[in-house]
Amino acid sequence: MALDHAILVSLLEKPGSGYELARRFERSIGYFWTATHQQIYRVLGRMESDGLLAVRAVPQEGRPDKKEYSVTGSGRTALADWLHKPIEPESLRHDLAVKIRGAAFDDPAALVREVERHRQAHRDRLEHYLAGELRDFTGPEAPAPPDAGQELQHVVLRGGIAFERMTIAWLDDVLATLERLAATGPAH
Amino acid sequence: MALDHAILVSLLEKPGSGYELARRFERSIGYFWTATHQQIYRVLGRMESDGLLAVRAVPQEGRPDKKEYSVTGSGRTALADWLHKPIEPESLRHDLAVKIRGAAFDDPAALVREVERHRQAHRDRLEHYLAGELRDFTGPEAPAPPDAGQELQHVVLRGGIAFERMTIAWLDDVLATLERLAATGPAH
DNA sequence: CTTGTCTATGCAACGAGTTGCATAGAAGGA
DNA sequence: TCCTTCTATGCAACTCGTTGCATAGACAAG
Repeated sequence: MALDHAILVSLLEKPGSGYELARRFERSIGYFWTATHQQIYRVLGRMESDGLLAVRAVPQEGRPDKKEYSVTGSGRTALADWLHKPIEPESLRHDLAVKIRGAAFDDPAALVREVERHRQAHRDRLEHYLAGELRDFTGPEAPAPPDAGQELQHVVLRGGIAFERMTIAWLDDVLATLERLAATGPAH
Repeated sequence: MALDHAILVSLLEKPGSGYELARRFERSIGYFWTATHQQIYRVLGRMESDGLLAVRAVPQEGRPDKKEYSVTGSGRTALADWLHKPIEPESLRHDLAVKIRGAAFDDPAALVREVERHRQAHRDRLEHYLAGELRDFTGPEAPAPPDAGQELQHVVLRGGIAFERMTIAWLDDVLATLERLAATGPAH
């Protein structure tokens, strides 16, 4: 049910349409949460009928009208309730780790290219995060002094950066292990 | 659909019942994948009727019979197919990060205890992983020389250890940020 | 002039995952 | 003696999340 809360936070930071939310979920919010537009539209509809959100039709030139959502008082209350309720620390869920263990029953060397592909994807994401950090927080264009909201956004972004760096280092470890296995004794 | 494949890998490492699988998913496999027993029983039933698994009733003393599942030839093929098919690199999905950003619209100081609780949970998990590493891979009781399967299990465990260390360091960063915010200017 | 992409919204169907409940014998502690 | 915990399996109902498809106007490239 955390998609509801992620949407509340995002709309408090800035009201917007379902489409805009979907784009944000590909960017900043997507650092730590993902959602497709279908999911977002469905949840927006439900939250609006529950009175947590208010809609306003915004006509636009040269493109379809958009429905701009914003958080109501009772939406704010719902978010505060959730913030004060403890949640379970979560563990990772990593398909690639399943593949790595599964490689013992197949050819470990065949996994090298897949791992390299993932490593590249994480490198790209790290670059993207670092560019965002420079633009919004540490570069010359960044607002100074930052307010509480920006400080908190920045520490979350630092978490994403740390995650990507850790993952890249681990994938290097995986690659070294796979190469060692290929050198000492081919599988089967 | 990766639960299917996680089950195949686990049953190839060692055949077992649904109950035993559920316990493994709380331990070693749970380093990177979680599943409840209900989910596991349902998937086991489906995979068996699809011919990917074979069942054998094992009578036991003093406790109910168990159904021991093992992987069939076509189960092995299904796993190999998946191993050779590229998968999408996945991103994290972190409720706590949503809470941290949400704290800008509430009281950041109120989040300190929750973050400390998560930090402790990750510390505990790290201890647990390190104990497992010593027991199975780096301690005097560990098998030497290790085979490919053990090498691969170890590198996955090292990934879990790196993840927990990174998370603990990040939560320290979060706590320092929250304390800084509380000191300089109370929220609202 | 057609094809593709972008904005903008949505339905329908399915699969994945969670929660609550139920059964049942054995063992151990209060 | 009762209560809880452990082994062992499973159903039913629900929510969450994904995939495929559909609409529709604007704009740009070929």
